[in-house]
Amino acid sequence: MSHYLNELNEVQRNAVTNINGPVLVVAGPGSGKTRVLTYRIAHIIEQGAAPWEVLALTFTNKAAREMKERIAGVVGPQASQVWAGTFHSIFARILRSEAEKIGYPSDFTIYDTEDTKNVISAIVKEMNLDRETYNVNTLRSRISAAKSSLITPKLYQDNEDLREEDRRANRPLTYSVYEKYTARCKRSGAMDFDDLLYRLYELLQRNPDNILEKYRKRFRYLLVDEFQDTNHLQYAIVRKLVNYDHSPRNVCVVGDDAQSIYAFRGATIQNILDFEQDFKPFGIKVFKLEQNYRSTEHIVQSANEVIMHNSRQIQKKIWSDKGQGQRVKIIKARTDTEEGHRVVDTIIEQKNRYHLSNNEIAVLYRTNAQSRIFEEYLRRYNVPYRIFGGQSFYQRKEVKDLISYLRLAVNPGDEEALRRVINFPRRGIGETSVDKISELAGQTNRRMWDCIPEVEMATRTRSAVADFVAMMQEFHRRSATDNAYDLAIDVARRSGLMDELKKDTTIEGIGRLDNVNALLDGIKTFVEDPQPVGAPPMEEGEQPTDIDTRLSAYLQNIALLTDQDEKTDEKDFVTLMSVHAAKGLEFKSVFVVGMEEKLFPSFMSLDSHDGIEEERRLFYVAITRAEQFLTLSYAENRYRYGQMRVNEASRFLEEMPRQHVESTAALGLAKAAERGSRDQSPQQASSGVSGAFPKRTPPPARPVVDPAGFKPSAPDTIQVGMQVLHLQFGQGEVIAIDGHKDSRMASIRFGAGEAPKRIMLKFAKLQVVEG
DNA sequence: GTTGGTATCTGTGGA
DNA sequence: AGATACCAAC
Repeated sequence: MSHYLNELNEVQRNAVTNINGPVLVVAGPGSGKTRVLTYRIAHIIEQGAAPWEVLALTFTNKAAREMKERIAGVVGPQASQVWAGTFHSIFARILRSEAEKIGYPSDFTIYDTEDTKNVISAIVKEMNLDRETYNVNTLRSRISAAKSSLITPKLYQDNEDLREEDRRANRPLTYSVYEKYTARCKRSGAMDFDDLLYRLYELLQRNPDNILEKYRKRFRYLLVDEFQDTNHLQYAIVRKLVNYDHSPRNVCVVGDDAQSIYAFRGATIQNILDFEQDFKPFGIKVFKLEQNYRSTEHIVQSANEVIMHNSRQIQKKIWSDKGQGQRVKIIKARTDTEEGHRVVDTIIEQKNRYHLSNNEIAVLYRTNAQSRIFEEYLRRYNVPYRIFGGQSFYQRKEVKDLISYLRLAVNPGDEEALRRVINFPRRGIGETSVDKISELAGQTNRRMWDCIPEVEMATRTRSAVADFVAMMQEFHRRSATDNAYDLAIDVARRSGLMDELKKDTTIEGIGRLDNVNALLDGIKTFVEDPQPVGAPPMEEGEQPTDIDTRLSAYLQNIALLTDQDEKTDEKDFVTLMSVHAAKGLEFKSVFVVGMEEKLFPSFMSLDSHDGIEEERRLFYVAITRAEQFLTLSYAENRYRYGQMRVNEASRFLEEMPRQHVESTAALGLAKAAERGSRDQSPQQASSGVSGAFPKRTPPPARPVVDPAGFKPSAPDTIQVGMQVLHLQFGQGEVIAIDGHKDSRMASIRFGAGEAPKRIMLKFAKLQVVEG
């Protein structure tokens, strides 16, 4: 395993071998950051540390998994003993074992965003507040921001600045919502995503039984990935763990201020600057990884120039020695559908000309809603694709309904689960009864579950409630002993969920039933193939987490999963995802679409300078995903809010340096279009009467080839004059063939009026049409 | 309590 | 445009 140091450049090697004392690594895109992190961990272990003394914190499960795999590649199976995971999952694991010390059950529930919003909505309703001024999303982000700044409800109430802000926004009772929200989560035995951080901090701060020392000793080496995305609270926890008297301060944070794209949820690059200051007295070493191993020069230099438009940043010069490569291509389309069409055309063209596989291509957009049109055309042209993001499997209603039953079985205090399932499927327990229970719970600050027997209700309802309670009690009892699958199956059947789903025989209904069955299959897999849950053992020799196949273990396992964590079946597909989701990934060819003002940059960002700069960093992230081909596209007219709107080209297009752009025509025209669009009143445009703005053009009328019946003919059988089928282009006539052997090219005309396409026979899949 | 229809709102990112 | 919230009628 000692050869790994040879795979590093000098700066990388220094970042890997300086394992003692504080280290800051500023890592540009494609600079081998993950390699540095994993080799550093390997090196720490090689130098004699035990794997379980290393704690590596990431932002996504995927990053953590990848890191573990790569560590395993260097140090072997002991890699699984390293504590590597997301902030949320590692902290959740610690909180599970220490929960009682801060007044939580160890089987606490984790509330997702939906649960959180429901709780807040219920509070707003109960307080008789106007739900427009007391907007759920605003309240949620305000509460989240408060927690991330370590502001308790009490501190919030006493904080004049915050209170003044709320008064000015006509929301003077925000502090009270926050207080009630916190109390409700607490009595439900539930933590939201912020609590997983906040409560851990609280635990370390209160330090019952001197657990702080325990964890400080345990984690002799701490590494943090994507440090630019940490918020104040996360850094506070990091400091708690490593910054104390006589600490070795073996802490390494890796980040790139230029790729900070989560300020909207409290991340601050101030943490990077603070880190440097805080650890300066302890001999901090700073390493800058500036060589980009991913992209060609046109791309890297474009990125450099674009980010220069931002004011604050750590000085660095990213460079590449991969050659100039291709210039950046810009596609200007008249409408969103045309954009979709032309992007997909370009994808197919690139596949043919450069022999790219689908895997090597990604379409990135600012908002998930933009994916539709690209889906349409990709499907039309038989290009396999996969969409990431959007609604996660675990958030689908039917899946969450069953999970809610399971959650309630494990933790009867879980109010959100209770509210969700008490009358679904319908069993005659209506809103009135639920409100009564909720009211009593609020007045006495007890769990709703415990209040149920004391609430008066009609006899009919009473018996329905009694049946429900009896059923759930049995499930609860069994949750302590049964394995997750046996119990889940019974819950699904006896709750009536399955029957309810089977009633719906529409296509969607069958889909929902399939989803629930898929969830049950997932639980079965969990039981049959028990993975050591979460983090590795705490002590040497401890068994890898007591193999626990009960429901509570399963729920812990899935609470922090997202769709991106689903294993893909390694198929060859074009990737469609948001720019945010693309962070950390790379593709040979990248399309950044919807490059329009108010879309990218998002309209939400336009009123603040910081907002624009974050969008620009997001754009920086987008273009630095590309290895060889980068294409930017925009549409002059786009359907938004159900109406055709005129859009200006994004300012970021203007910021693209001309010498790195393939043709400035699209840029020049962008300005003309801009002027033109001002002359054109939006009303005129959206009315569609003028005829200048075509209705949604239907997908192209090219013949679609059924992939199932498609059998490509051998390249050498193709001759001039033949009719051939192409999976994407449909049927066409071979009008010429030139070149020899492997470089034989065919000119094929696919549509009557169209220019012939030149296709390399060796790569293209063509089927000769018989007859 | 339930159902179905209408009105209204919303509309970034994600652990 | 689509999802959700709300309301009136059964």
